[in-house]
Amino acid sequence: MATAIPNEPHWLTAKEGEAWKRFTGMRFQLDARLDRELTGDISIQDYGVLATLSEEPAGCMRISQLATLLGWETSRLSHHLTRMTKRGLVERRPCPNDGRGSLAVVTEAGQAAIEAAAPHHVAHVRRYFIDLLSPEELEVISDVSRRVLESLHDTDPADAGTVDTGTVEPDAAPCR
Amino acid sequence: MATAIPNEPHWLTAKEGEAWKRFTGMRFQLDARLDRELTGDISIQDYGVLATLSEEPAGCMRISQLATLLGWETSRLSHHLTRMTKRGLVERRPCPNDGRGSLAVVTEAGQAAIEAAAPHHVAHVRRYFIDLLSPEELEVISDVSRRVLESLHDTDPADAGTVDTGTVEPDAAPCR
DNA sequence: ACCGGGTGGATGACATGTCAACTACACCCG
DNA sequence: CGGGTGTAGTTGACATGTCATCCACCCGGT
Repeated sequence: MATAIPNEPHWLTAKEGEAWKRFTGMRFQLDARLDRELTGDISIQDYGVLATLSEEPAGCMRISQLATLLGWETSRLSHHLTRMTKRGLVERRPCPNDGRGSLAVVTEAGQAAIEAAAPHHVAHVRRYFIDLLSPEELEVISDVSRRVLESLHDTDPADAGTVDTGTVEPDAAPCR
Repeated sequence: MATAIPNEPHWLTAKEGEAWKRFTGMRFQLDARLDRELTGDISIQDYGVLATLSEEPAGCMRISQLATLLGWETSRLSHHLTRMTKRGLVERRPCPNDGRGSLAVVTEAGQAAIEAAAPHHVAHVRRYFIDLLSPEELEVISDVSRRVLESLHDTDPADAGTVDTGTVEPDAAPCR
């Protein structure tokens, strides 16, 4: 929706098409590889959750904020937290300030898991991506990503203050 | 696995970490948007299948070749074809040369669906990605993608002749 | 021709993601 | 206070992806 039917579609040039195909293929294969080679018993999704939480000084975060940072729907996060809770990686805890919501907290096991996995994972990110790029290329990627994200945000159909990738307000409320 | 434990992990610099986060976020959000805004009753995965098949002169292709081109596991493709078959978008047909396998064929409905969806989809790819990049930036992305794919291919743990990313035979087709 | 390993593809069980309700609480306003 | 509206999070049904396994068939050696 939102797009008028192009009467005379502006097709991609051969170069553009090739770039787009490669780019999408690369994204997919790269993630698959990083996931497959993750150590311990955690997936790339677990990794994202644990990494984000454990970067927080208190080791915990409001569910909705976590969802925003990860770029996930809250439903997905909720399901995922349920699964991770069953495996003892995280816990839910009622939020002191707001009776509606909860905090997601890393457990000791979760902390141990991420600390064990992180060095390998970072090494893989380097090996399969970062280290293959010149600083200039990385700069281009970073820049382009920012621009694309902004554009997506600006044109969000169900617009709202979502996915603010820039600065995330602290909101105070340390816990634990 | 396969990676020696880095005794002194080579962490990402702030710049690298930021670039990586943005990049992964962008990939995810971009796909989500393109999927959500796809017209007709087809998903982005359906689109990939239909586009690949309909670029073929005969409108059909060996299942395994299709899987390779899409970068999917054959199992995934098989499940997906089953679902698409139920919706009348494709059909399976026994392979004349090789009694083991089958061909995936686009039906008329499938052809109609992709033709209806393509202009919109391409417009979205342009609007949310291609047109935000300078030709030089696109060149960098394309180049980097090729390099990353090659590296992934070269280091494939369960190595084999898969995912030949280098020259994805032109086979004509100005791309959609 | 027959055997035996390799390949193409399908399938079932299960993990994960999406979508649409639904509950519980917060907050505003009379 | 007391109701209407919005927000946070959960849940169940269902769509999709993964993994292990299986069967039918090709092919090469004897």
